[in-house]
Amino acid sequence: MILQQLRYLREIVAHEFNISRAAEALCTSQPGVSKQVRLLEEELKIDIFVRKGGRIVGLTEPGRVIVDIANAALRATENIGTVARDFREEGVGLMRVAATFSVAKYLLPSIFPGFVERYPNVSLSLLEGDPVSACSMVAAGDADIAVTTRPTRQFPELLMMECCRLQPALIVPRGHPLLETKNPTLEQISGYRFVTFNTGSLEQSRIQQKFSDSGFPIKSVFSSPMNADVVKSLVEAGLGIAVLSRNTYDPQREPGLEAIDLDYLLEPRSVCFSIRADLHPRAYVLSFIQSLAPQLDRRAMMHALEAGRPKGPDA
Amino acid sequence: MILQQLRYLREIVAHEFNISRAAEALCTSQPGVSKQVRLLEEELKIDIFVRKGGRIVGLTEPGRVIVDIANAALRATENIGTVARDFREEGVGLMRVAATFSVAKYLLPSIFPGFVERYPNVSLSLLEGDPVSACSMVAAGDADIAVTTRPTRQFPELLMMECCRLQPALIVPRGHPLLETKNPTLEQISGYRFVTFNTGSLEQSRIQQKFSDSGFPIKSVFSSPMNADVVKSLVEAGLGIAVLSRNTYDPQREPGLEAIDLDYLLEPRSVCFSIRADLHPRAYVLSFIQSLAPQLDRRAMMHALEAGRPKGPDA
DNA sequence: CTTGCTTACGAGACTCGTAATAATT
DNA sequence: AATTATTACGAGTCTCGTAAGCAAG
Repeated sequence: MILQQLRYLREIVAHEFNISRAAEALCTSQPGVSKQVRLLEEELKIDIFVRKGGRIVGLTEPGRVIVDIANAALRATENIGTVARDFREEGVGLMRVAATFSVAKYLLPSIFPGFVERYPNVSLSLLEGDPVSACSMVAAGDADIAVTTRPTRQFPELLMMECCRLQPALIVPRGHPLLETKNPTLEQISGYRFVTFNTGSLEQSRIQQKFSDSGFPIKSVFSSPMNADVVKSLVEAGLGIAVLSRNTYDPQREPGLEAIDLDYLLEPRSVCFSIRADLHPRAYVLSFIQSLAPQLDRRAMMHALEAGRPKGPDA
Repeated sequence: MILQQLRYLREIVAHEFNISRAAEALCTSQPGVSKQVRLLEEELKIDIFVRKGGRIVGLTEPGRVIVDIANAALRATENIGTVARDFREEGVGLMRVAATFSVAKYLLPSIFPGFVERYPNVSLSLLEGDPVSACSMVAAGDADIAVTTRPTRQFPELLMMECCRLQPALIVPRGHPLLETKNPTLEQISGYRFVTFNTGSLEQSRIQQKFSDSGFPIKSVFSSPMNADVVKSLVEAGLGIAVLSRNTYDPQREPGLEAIDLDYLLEPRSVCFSIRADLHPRAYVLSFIQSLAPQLDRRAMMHALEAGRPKGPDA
């Protein structure tokens, strides 16, 4: 078995079982590809492709498994090249960070300066999106790391770890009646209209659940995707109150608002980073993660990476 | 880059950086190995090995990473061969099950008959050990699957999933005073001497913790590794009482004992299976897992397998 | 008759093994 | 002096590309 054969497999599958096109994409000849595939099938003594009248029309059941593993193997070998280049050109490259608006505005600005100082030759690219789409970008290879609150969806191809927790707070207009109550209850809070924002964040979506479960469902005026700053403006305009993270409120800059800590009522919200489990992260990405989550043991993280690497997704 | 070069890397590392021995193990010549290594280093434009006066004495930092990935890639390619053979010879082979005594005695006997009926040509081998050593066997390749309570140690190279939960019960000698109390408290229970057994099981070791935490540490007479049946004998002999799983008690066969359910006091104990995350399990192992944990969604399991890391009940 | 996979065959590259060389313990 | 890695070189293999064959829509 040679790597070339596995590459051929991958390309044939990627080109809808058309060997001619796969060969073209590989800059080689049809017969060469055809022959290598046959050789591999012969070596394994099992059919990988379903042939119908001289044409390849699909994968056999073992073929599907074999292609999956072949892809994992190829990714691994390509990782070797990536790692080598990473060491050769340490500190040179591009880091594409996908983040939610809140993370981008309230968390990353304190991280980036140190990073660009340490890695002046790494280009930074910041992409915005809700947790699910940010993670999708990483999964699709359009971003190198996502920093988001927990997404509502699972991404089995990503390694996700918590980097910090944000305390929940109730954002209300200045002079709001709730400010006079110390530690207001769910019931008291639910008496006011809410500005909610549905962002694909797991904890955020659980908050409404929590109110409902306790018998005091909240009344909301908005629930379309939007970001924390818009919500604050709406709160300031008197449309309702909102549950946000404590760190999004700055009393200096937002004189029209006040915050009530809700850590006694609601769970803190996790901020997580996500990277592809099957790709070796570049050194500067690891360094970035260290800045994001200094408490994270580097060895523990590497261990998690090791565990996540051997196999790949493509289910 | 060719697979052969990666094999050479692996073997050189496995033979303490002695190319001659590696070549011998690979049934080829020293110069061939040396040359391929050089070629690879040249292609990657990075040194993998540290050379000191013409001798290889160790791995460079990138070398360590590269060897790790190379091993993953090799395992993947070898997996392809395994999978192919698995499909060719479906239902023929060997399944080595590592289990704890309790699992082997009280859980597996109800599973195996159906298995041997379905796979009459699969040889079964049952290995006994505490959770940690059973999992170690799987990690080392000496067993194909472990079925145990949760081990106290983590095994990052294993995929572990829960297959069932066992209700805890207090085993006491017939006529024991606690039998007259309905739902005895930790305090009441802790008044009696215990026969404990230290088995490398996570939940088991947490039980004592729970008593201590609540201010009623238990007094125990034994704590050396032993199995549930020995414990029951000791209980019957009047040496103390014990916390075991409900399913290990059979009123028919053990007239000298009685059981008190403790599910209102203690967490159920998880029974988990563990398999190597980096090896494709054979079809009959998957089938065995299905029998063990019928409630487990096969697709979810395959997905976890693809991801290569545990998807435990962390949510 | 076009599209697409397979077989045939020859050129060229490359791996591998033997032998010789160099360098360190 | 002995052990071990590297260099040199030649034989054999194997991949790959061109060309022809063949089957199906």
